[in-house]
Amino acid sequence: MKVINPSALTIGAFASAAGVNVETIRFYQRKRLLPEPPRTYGRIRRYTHADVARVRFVKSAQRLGFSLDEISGLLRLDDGFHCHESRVVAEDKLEVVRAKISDLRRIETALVKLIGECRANGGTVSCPLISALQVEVATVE
Amino acid sequence: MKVINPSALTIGAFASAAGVNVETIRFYQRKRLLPEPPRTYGRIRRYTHADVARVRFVKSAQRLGFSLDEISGLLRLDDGFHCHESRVVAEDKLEVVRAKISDLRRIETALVKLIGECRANGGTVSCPLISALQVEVATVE
DNA sequence: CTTACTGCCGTACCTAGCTACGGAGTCAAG
DNA sequence: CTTGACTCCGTAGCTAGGTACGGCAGTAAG
Repeated sequence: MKVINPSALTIGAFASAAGVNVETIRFYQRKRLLPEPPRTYGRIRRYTHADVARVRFVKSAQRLGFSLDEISGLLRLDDGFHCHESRVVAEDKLEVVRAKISDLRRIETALVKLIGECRANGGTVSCPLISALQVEVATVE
Repeated sequence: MKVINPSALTIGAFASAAGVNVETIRFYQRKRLLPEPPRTYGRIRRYTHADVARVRFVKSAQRLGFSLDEISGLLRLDDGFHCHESRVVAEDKLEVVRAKISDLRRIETALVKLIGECRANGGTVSCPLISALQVEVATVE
């Protein structure tokens, strides 16, 4: 009578599977990034592996520069809402994602160039990282 | 006798050219992300367009999920230090940058798919965003 | 010279995103 | 049926990254 869900995890096991602190889980619940999970009769929360994936997603998206608010928007897409509004959000996010990719690619190119030059001559080399992202500044002047 | 540098900017003009608050400039100076600029005899700071590019770079890199500490490492690469240590840092950052690109590409693909499905059928669709970043979780189980 | 901006500096304050604390309840092992 | 690890919850505290304040000093225009 104690089994709420097969492969259910307590908050401690869940947090360590997801690679975060227990308090972070409770925090995400308050922020509605994670749903309140079902509980045993003793009021103990039980989590599933889908929850683990969700938290890992949050952490990855943070590393990519998204705020928790933005991530909550992305999660709502994953949860599958009504189509029209989802599409608007998705198109918006797609643009942001593509802009990030293109900035990162320019940084990548600059780094590769620096490493190559370093390999070639052992002196002092500079890496035009800043100018790699200079495109939009062309509007000025 | 007042000209320290051609095209010199006061902190106010500089901040608005770079799209940030004046206080942010002073903050970046304290954090050594920006060098202390030369001053007029009245102790007023004067900035150049290179400084504007530098601040814009900081802001872009933040959007890509780098912390100010990491950005300071990237800026040191741009400044051109001794070769060997730079190369180590650059190789390290290159890996991080490539990992970000590949995560973003997976998100991009998932978003494109969602938008396509939405266009096709007007009902409720879900977007496998979370599973798009699921690769490393395969180690568990 | 005066008036009106700016700039200077130190310090205090703010938001986002956690992280820790403490006292009480739960539960599996022995 | 107790012990020890874990969970519950509310609330307080912490770090990163700014943002605001306020009193004093330069400076440009009239």
